[in-house]
Amino acid sequence: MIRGRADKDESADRRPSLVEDAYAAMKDEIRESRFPPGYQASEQEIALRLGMSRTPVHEAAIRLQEDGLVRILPRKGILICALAPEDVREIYDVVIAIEGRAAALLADMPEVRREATAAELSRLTTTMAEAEAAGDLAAWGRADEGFHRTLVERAGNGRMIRINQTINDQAHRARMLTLKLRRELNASVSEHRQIIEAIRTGDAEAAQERAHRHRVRARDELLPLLASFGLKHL
Amino acid sequence: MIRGRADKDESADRRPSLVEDAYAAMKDEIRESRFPPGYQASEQEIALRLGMSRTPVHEAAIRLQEDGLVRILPRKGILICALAPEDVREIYDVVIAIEGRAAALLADMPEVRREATAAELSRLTTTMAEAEAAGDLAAWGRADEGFHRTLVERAGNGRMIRINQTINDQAHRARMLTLKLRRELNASVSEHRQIIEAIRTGDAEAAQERAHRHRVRARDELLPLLASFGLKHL
DNA sequence: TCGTATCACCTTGCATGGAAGTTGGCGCTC
DNA sequence: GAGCGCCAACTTCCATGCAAGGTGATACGA
Repeated sequence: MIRGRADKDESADRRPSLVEDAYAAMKDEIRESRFPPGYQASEQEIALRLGMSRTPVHEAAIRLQEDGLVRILPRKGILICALAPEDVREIYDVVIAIEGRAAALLADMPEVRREATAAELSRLTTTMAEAEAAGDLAAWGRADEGFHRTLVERAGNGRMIRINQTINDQAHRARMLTLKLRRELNASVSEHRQIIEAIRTGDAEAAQERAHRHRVRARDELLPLLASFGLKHL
Repeated sequence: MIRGRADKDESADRRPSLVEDAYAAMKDEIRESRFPPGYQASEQEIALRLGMSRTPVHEAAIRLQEDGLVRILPRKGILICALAPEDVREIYDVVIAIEGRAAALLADMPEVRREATAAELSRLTTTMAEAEAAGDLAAWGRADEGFHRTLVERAGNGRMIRINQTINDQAHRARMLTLKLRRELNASVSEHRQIIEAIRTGDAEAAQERAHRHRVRARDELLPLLASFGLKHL
């Protein structure tokens, strides 16, 4: 019942600072498109909405700008960044680079670690297959997102994890939108299984190549779709 | 009567903002180890030193923390991050991922662009060879840095460029230190030329593989060197 | 009617003060 | 001497005030 955790270090007790609150709240509003792309808000207005003064909002905005989610227009306000198809292409290239390397790193790990990772990735991929069979798009999306996040996290490179998080935050809105547009999900499951197999057998080259190709295919499938819908920004 | 430095008359030049000034100044101090790793400073102290109030220093610190150069310890101060060998390994993996993908992107460009890029990279590599022959380590380092920066910048992916800059800022101190430790520079020139050749002929796979391998070799050469010097943090 | 200059307002940039958290030292107790 | 608690000093956090830059409306001149 009582958490049997000895509080060793700093991670346990975190008092939420207002800046942290503002950062999380604004990020969430952006992710859920409550602040739509292109919307321009004043710090005062956001501060009012969050029930705090301008200072923590301003500092949170700095962090969000660093994350590429907003732009601070000097003496004008906070602009929620929109994503052009070109941005989506850039994001995919970063993901291709990061996930490819992560897959290679995973395949180079000792066998016990590889097995554990492969098992976890397998579980997520199975969930995807089940969701696909059940026609549950949302569940499929969650599992797919989990697969790709796990792929990077298990590689154990903190900087890669951070980059991956940042880039995925940027892509989240696009992901939500495009999830509904795609009709062929089945390739993903089999491609995931091929990646897992390469990791399990410790074939770094194949793991990188397959992770790489998986994302290239997804990108090449997605970008024309965006173009055909004439989506200039999202 | 005389108020320190001119605060309005001097501004024939556009004054960006105090936050920008503080950010640049602090970043520079960190790069040049004027603020040594592990050093803990108070915002007040830095503000005094830069002749401004605490606010812009605080906001600059937020950005530097986002860049991974400092950590803000709540109610304690600003801690200059040190790099452990593990961090260097992480940084190399990110660079391997990014530069590998950049090389592949370059090789997939139309011929005119490939030629222009190859020419520019060739020029830098030639400078390296000359510096090496002349025993000019500093010039060699600058040209090598230019080669790798150009490799990423010509790929034209803004997000990759940003990631590359951030990661290179983190690695700058390590780079300065290790430049003097290495004695075999010659492999770099020939490896660079192989990368360039792959880009020129449009062989994306080879370009990625060679960029990849070039950095892996450099890493495997460097890490034992750091370990043998017992460098725990730098 | 159209172009321009002016002005009132809205925005952030930055300084500063009070509040609250953290730390290290000093004296007290045992 | 060793351990403990308290306090003073130092730190950031956050609110707020003032000033300056930018913008759009409006009035005026051609």
